[in-house]
Amino acid sequence: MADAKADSPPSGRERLVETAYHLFSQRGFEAVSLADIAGEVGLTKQAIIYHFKNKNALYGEVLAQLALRLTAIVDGVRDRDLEPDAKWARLMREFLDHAESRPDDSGLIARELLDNRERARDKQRWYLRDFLNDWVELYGATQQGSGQDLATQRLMVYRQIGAITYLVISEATLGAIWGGEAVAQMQQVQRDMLQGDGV
Amino acid sequence: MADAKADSPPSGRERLVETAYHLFSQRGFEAVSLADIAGEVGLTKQAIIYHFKNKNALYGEVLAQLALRLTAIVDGVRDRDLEPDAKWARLMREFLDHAESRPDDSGLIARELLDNRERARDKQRWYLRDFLNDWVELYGATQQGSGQDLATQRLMVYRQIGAITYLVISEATLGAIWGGEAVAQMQQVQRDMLQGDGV
DNA sequence: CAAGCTACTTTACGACTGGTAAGTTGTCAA
DNA sequence: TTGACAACTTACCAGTCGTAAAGTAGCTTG
Repeated sequence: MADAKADSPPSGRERLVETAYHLFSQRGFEAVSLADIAGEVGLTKQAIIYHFKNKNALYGEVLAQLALRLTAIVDGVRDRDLEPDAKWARLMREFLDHAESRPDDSGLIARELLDNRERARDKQRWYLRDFLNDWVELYGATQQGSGQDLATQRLMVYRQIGAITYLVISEATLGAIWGGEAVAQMQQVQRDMLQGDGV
Repeated sequence: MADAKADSPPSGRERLVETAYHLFSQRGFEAVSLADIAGEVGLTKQAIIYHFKNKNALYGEVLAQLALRLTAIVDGVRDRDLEPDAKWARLMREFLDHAESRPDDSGLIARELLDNRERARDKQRWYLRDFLNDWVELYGATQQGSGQDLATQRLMVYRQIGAITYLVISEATLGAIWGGEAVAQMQQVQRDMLQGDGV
């Protein structure tokens, strides 16, 4: 979206980040080796060490790009000239679109919530805090949200995010249980629901 | 809850499963070594290989016990003599109680959804299918659910489960962002909401 | 008191891990 | 033509991984 250089063929570095992003989201940080990532790109693991200091730094790069995408969602909606209620509906809709078109983002977020290790956590929390606070602010301006206290607003917002994200990370399993078409129908119902009013 | 033998001091085997359960939930399958588990119990990793065939088998045991607990929730509610709406409210309430009192269960489920590897998946999916279908059936009997088609029912049920589970696995991160007291307030609001009507 | 069982431990193994150090290759500028 | 730099690779290392085999202490049974 906001790339400096035009779309020249991606450099080795870019391809490493891209592949790492996908593998980390699919299998988790610990389950992916440097050799896995490099091998998929067609390089050796030393190429990773050359471009990034170590495995953690590569992961940090992946998270940083994720943060940019999340921030872009809220920014793209907040600056619009819309009624509060329409703005909120728009935000949910944009988030749903993003979650469905980039399921690896949802996986990465969920894993980040689950893994309680130290790593680059403090840094990542800053963007997450802003992201969530923006959501709450937008919700608090709606007709429904304006009458509620802060804890309720936060809960409503987070339950919305949680329900959407959880459905995305469950897609494979639900597909195996109820069939892919049934899951697609659920997603369609959710889109319609969020288009209209939604909880 | 449904243990055969009385509560004699837990055997080495039981303690291994217990510790493995907690560590797998906290860090994930790949991030936990046999030495980690055995060390916490005060045994060597060979003790695990003695009691279980390998690491996967130990994990399977952990998942099997999780399945028992989840099944117990639905069974405990379904067989009650209650109105459909009260039954559904009761189910959500029981699930919420369980998710909050056993957060490691939520972590384990979320990780299981995320990890797309083979392992004992097929076996685990059978119980999950029954578990979800029971939920949908109970919801479909309510006033709100009876007028909806299957896809909508499934979505409503799964969004409910997702919102609750997602909040539990986010507790640590949200606590770091908004403070532990704020998170406790959100949980309280959610309890009140599910006590009454809920989405 | 010997046999047999359970519940382990000790020792050992090859495969693999992330990471360091040093060498190689291609491109470009002076 | 040389020098410098970027983008790698090959070689290597110490440590950890899951797994296997063999040994052992303690209890129970005949």
